[in-house]
Amino acid sequence: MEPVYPQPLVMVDTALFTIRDERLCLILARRKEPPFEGLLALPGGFVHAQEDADTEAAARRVIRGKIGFDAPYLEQLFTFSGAARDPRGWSVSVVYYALIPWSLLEGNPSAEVFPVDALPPLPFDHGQIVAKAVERLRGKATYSSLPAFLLSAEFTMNDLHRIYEQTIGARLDKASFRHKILGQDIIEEMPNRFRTGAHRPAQLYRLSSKALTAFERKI
Amino acid sequence: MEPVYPQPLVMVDTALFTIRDERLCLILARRKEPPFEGLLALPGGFVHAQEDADTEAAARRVIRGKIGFDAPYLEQLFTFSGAARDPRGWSVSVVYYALIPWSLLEGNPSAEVFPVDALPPLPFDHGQIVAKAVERLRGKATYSSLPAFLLSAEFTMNDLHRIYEQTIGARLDKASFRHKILGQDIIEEMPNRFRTGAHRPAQLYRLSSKALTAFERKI
DNA sequence: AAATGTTATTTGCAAAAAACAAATAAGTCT
DNA sequence: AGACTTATTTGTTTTTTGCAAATAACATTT
Repeated sequence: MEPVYPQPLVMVDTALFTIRDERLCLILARRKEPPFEGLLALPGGFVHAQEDADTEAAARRVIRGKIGFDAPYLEQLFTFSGAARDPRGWSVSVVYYALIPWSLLEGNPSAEVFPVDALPPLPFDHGQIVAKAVERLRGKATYSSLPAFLLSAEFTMNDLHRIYEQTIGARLDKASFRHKILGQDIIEEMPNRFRTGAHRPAQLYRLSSKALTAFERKI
Repeated sequence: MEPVYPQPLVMVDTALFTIRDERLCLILARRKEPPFEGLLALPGGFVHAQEDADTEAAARRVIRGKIGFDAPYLEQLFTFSGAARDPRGWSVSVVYYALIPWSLLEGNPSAEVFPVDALPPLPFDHGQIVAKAVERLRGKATYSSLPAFLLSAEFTMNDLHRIYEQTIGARLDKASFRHKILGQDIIEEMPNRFRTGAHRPAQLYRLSSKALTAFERKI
């Protein structure tokens, strides 16, 4: 029952977001093989029949290969396809995007981390892919706890506020933000834990179990 | 530079939504070949290297084959993959969903149109696919002009109101709905055009160019 | 022609949410 | 102790929403 048609190449690519120095960034990989050998591109690879249960497993494998561990948040973005997008021929690329706290990436060669508004020219259709990934991230940020996955497990209200502003790319009122977030039950106070610094200490929060389970189900 | 790995089967499936008798429905197709020959399933097929520029073109081809014309609204939903989802083996299915006004479908064998909450058992992983498609449609309905594509080009405010209620599956206040919709500039009055009936005539509207272009860009 | 029935559309008001501006709180540092 | 800085709360205004009722417009009946 095999199809009589030639089949396209099937690959996965990944858009790995992080926030470094208050700016939304992407992690790129230098290509080790042709085509476009030596250029920076989105980390990706073919789907392996043997190792990958599905494309999401393939994406996880690619991400582990790039950063050494699993991304706290991973979601399928879109599938790009066509005869022209890859010089090797007709191909289908299932693209995933992931959010990774910069704190987990310290020590990574920062040469491969670029602000999304200052990326080098990208090969294939990776420019379009990035545009779509940023659009999706911005869209979801406004009505979900998604941006919190760019922070480490403990964070202050101000950290969260800043992260939302950076991913959305707009100013948000402090008092309203606080009120809205607390009303959604997506974060919870860590009792008696504060971030202490030069001035008034800030309450530490963590994602609530509600937020965590909601996102395992990929709301 | 061909990959050394075996490649999965690549296909497209479609979730074709319409509203008939005030209920959100899906159009199914009776399978003409094994596996699951004779059962109702989502319309789909393999991607043809010769005919299809990309998976979206393949989806359009499948849809034309099923209903005879192009759907007013078509969007990629998600890509499902795995070794177990199709008995023919490892496969990747790029799924699209479409919105089709029932008025364009009159005469279609209604035996193949089922309310989404009363579908027959579906083969493959089509049950999951439907669940995801309904979820996406409902999600987008609340903040976009999407449901309007289930209506024909001219509609009254009440038509629109009813369609939103049916896709979202909840009651919406008449006055608030009207106010909100008009504030978004997604529809515009058709000057001096009314739907006349037994009682007070209703203003006819159409989608604004803003809404149309927004959705060509797949917001 | 006037009254009636029915659907369409507008209006008014109370409640809730959001935006804006400022005050208060809680530490460190001098 | 007082200045300084960041965190958090409070109050006020503006905007949106929810709900209920009034008004408008026509066809049909009286």
